[in-house]
Amino acid sequence: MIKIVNIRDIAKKAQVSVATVSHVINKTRHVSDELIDRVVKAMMELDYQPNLLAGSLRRKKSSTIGLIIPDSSNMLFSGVEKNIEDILFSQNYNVIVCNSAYDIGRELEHLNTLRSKMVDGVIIVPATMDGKHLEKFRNIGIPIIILDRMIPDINEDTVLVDNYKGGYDAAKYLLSLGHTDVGYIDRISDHSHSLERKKGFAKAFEEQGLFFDTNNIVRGGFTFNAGIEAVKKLLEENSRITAIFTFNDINAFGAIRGLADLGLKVPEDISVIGYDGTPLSEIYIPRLTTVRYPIIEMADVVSKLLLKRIAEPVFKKAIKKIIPPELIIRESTRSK
Amino acid sequence: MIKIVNIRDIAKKAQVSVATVSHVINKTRHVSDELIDRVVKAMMELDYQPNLLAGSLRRKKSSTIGLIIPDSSNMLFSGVEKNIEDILFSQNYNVIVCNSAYDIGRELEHLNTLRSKMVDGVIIVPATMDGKHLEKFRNIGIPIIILDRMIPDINEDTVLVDNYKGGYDAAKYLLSLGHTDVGYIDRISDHSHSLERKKGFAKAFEEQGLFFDTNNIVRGGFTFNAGIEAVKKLLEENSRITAIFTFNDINAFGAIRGLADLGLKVPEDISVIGYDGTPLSEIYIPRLTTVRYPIIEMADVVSKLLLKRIAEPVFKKAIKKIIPPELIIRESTRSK
DNA sequence: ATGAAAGCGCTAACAG
DNA sequence: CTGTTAGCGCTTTCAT
Repeated sequence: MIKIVNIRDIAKKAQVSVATVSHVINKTRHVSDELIDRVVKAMMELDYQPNLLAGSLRRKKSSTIGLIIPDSSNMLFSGVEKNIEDILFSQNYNVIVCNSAYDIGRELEHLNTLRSKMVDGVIIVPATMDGKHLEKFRNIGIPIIILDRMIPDINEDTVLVDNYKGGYDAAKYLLSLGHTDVGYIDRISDHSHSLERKKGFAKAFEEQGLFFDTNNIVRGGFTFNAGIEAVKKLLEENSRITAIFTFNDINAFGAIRGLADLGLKVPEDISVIGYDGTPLSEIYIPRLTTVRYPIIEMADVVSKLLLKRIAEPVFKKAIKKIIPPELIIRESTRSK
Repeated sequence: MIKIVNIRDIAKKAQVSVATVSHVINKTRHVSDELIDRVVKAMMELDYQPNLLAGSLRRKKSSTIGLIIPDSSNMLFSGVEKNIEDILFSQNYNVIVCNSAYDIGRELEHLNTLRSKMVDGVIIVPATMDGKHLEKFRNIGIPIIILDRMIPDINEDTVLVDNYKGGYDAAKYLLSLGHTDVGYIDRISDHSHSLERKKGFAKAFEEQGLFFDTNNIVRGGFTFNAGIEAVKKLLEENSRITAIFTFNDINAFGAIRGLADLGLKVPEDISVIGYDGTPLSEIYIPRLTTVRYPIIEMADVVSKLLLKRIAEPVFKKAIKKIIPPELIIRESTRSK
């Protein structure tokens, strides 16, 4: 094993005390120019790199935070991750990325490890709706911010996306185009995201004195194939449909494909709106009208909130932030 | 600040020595059942979580590794990242993810921080072709594996994708379909990836006694728009082209769009082959024939190699692994 | 303006 | 089978 150069070696070489070395490294008290020079020189010569682990242990602050997401290969999450890393890096933090794989057991394991590694805070997109362990985690003294999930019966810092608005905006836009018979592809099981969207969607109809017929809702997975299936079912049941709102972009692509199979063109025959605004949505033919998930804003808000919590750890009441998504109008929709 | 429960507290509560506590935690020497019980009970009651930072400092092993990639929101990298995290997690490692943003300065900063945080190893997709600092890093005693980049004049462990084969397979397939006039969209500046691919591509022509006309190469960016532009230039210069090989999938989508603008259909009028095999390639219409980048295999090989290096740190000579990509035939190609 | 020394929480060599 | 104790490399109080 290679000898690790430490602060003591520097002190000896520079003929000063270890305290002085530490202080010049951290600029934490005044040191005469002469000593600074000697120390810096010694550090250079020995290729010294401070041991942050030792420092963290002493200081009880690791300058690393944990990010737990269900799946870092999902574009939504990887986008958030990248931006979080960017912001935090600029504040001298590193991020340990953990995949829960939508499994609460793994989530818990990761939480424990992160605690053990003394992270200064964590950002989490929880795997499930269960949040007892998150509360417990914060009680331990480590700030934790929940991202993009409404965990019921819990009072923790949360950064949410306004999915109600997402649904509302989509419906309102479709209505403005004259579409009143619209199909709705929902996820298989309810979930705050889908519930909110649906509420907003129906609200827009209401405001026009119309009624959104829930018979026009079909449930499917998040996948391309689910979109294909869904569209067929939808049109079988109601042939008057002139527009379709989907749960995500991939789903929308599937819908478009399914429609093509039926001999229907988008947007000429039927309009389609996606959700998420992943990069592909602007590449697809037709370019997809979609509700953009505010990835960058989420990363920004959640990072800053966490930083704030780390700086002022007193937790009196939970902070909630809600970020609006944005309707992006492109080529897959047109007036009736 | 909340009092952190430590091994001493457990020892006191369980009426044993700290050594015993440490040993039951780490199962590192035999302890009588009775004492184990007492210790475990004490740990539960005090909600004890070992401080891994302290352990790491002592053991000189942090059980965390660093992953430096240019951009974790790029699907290729996020895919690799996810799989690396998965494998390493199963071996009790965490991964600190760092984005270099293709900037060598940032890369260096990250390397230094990782060193300071005593990571047990790093996996890096270097930002540039410069690798002096990587060599230096390993000399310090921390294993480092270079992923998906051929760094010249350097003798370090490397996991590469066989881009030569990628180009070769694509060309061979196109030729088998009868396409001899094929356009080639290349990246703007040369780079081992593009060079290898081109070589392999030309080789397949040679093997058939043909000659790949480099006048059919057009350079563009990685983007959708670049694909559009490129295709137009390509067909202006050589109207006999019946197939196009692109640098990546997005590029291919652009090409398809550009072709559509020109009134040409894929694959009826012209065949298009992409590269990367990102999920969108199987969703696009037409479903894209592409050379799949072996994301999962890369993660697997690189993780295991790193683990091996950590286990046996003696570095005698660099290990090189080459992983073949895979041609996936779908709908965007057809015989002439 | 500088230094000595205690101690962060843990591991492991040594001693029994 | 168990305990005592010396550090890992650093920060920071206390003293000068």
